[in-house]
Amino acid sequence: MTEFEERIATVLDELGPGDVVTYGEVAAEAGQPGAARAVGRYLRDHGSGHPWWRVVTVSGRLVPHNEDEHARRLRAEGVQIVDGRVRPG
DNA sequence: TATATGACGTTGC
DNA sequence: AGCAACGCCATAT
Repeated sequence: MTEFEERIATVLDELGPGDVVTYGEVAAEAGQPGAARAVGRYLRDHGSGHPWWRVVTVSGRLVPHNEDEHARRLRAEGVQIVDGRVRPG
């Protein structure tokens, strides 16, 4: 567990219901702007146990692996989903 | 050390 | 708005 990973977990924990952030945002908050891929890698490996569904791509695109499940979790928190993408607001 | 891959982001068209 | 190419960080072989 590196500091970067701990930061990611902390940032995810800082998120609340209805709040959505992008991988880049999480990476930047974690102290590594541009390490969006590292964030995705982390969620893919340690995503379990953290609100990974509140993380989307910069285009509002949901994860291509669980986009259905992802969309439901967001809608369950009041986030509007359109065509598998977070509604631009 | 180098090559290949991935829950990404930005730039150019 | 959508597609393609390159760049970034970290891991696996």
